[in-house]
Amino acid sequence: MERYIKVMKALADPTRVKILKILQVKGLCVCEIRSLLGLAQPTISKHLKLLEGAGLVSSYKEKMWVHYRLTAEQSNVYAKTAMENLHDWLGDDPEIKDLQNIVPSLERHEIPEKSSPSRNNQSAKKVKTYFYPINKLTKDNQS
Amino acid sequence: MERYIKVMKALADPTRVKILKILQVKGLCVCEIRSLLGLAQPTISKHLKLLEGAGLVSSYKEKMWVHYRLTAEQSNVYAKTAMENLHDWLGDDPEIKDLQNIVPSLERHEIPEKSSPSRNNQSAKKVKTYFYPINKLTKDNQS
DNA sequence: TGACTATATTGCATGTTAAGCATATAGTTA
DNA sequence: TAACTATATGCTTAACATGCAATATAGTCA
Repeated sequence: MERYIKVMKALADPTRVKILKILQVKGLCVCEIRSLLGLAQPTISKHLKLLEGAGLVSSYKEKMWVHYRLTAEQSNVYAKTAMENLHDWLGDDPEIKDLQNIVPSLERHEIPEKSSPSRNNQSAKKVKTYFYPINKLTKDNQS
Repeated sequence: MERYIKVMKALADPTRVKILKILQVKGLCVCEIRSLLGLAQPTISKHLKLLEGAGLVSSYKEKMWVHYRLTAEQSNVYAKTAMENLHDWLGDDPEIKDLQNIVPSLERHEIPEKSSPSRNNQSAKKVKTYFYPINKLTKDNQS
């Protein structure tokens, strides 16, 4: 049960879903993901760690960067199945689509903002995060 | 995205998973679910409402009782797929197994405790709920 | 009608999550 | 070594989730 819950919780957050959908295009380093999502670098790091803890992504170091990618050989049945599903889902979500379209043209060395937002976040693009509170109980059965 | 998140959040709580796994055996009324899980009636009601909001369960009234059952004809693709998966999952979890084994012998009229715990909850069986905090980040890739 | 039963709603306490900033760590380069 | 870059960790805060008690609502039955 615990393993199941961990995977489902990992998959139940919009930011983490965006990260996973981005990584479907290709593996990326933290700073690239940060740049794409417009969130603070520690926020991204934390989400990635959580996704890794759930077995959904794997990381490896290359020089200065830590690359994250979807876990290739899934031994966790929940992670495996859920990721197969996610592959077919949300591809037509406007925000996901936009993000995925940017990925191929990403160049690590041309990322506009420094990775430490504490030093110059004056100009950082602040993207309002959408919340999806679970307790807004509108009946919502359509696909 | 919002619809997806709603379904995944609904599926990411142990109590709600137990309810769904119980309802796989057969549809039940609130008081039967309450009796099985040993939680307060309002707690069960809230979870059921949330599950219904996510499109995972449906309800209908029969005399004094409100019956809940798994939604039969799923038009929500996330709910449909996830519930198909859940059907194959956690069947060997000890707690789930126990609960499912009790369901067939449940008799609504022989439920031991009153449905309003405020009146006589002195003797109510207190079941410690397990928490699965998402941030316990043990690397956990096995199935 | 009044007592009773099943369920839903409200309000509150507590625990959890997600975000940010500040800072630490580690690796790179001059 | 020192300055710099990329990433991780710790702390704080606000929002959210989960549980219970109290109460409201609605249906049943004497």
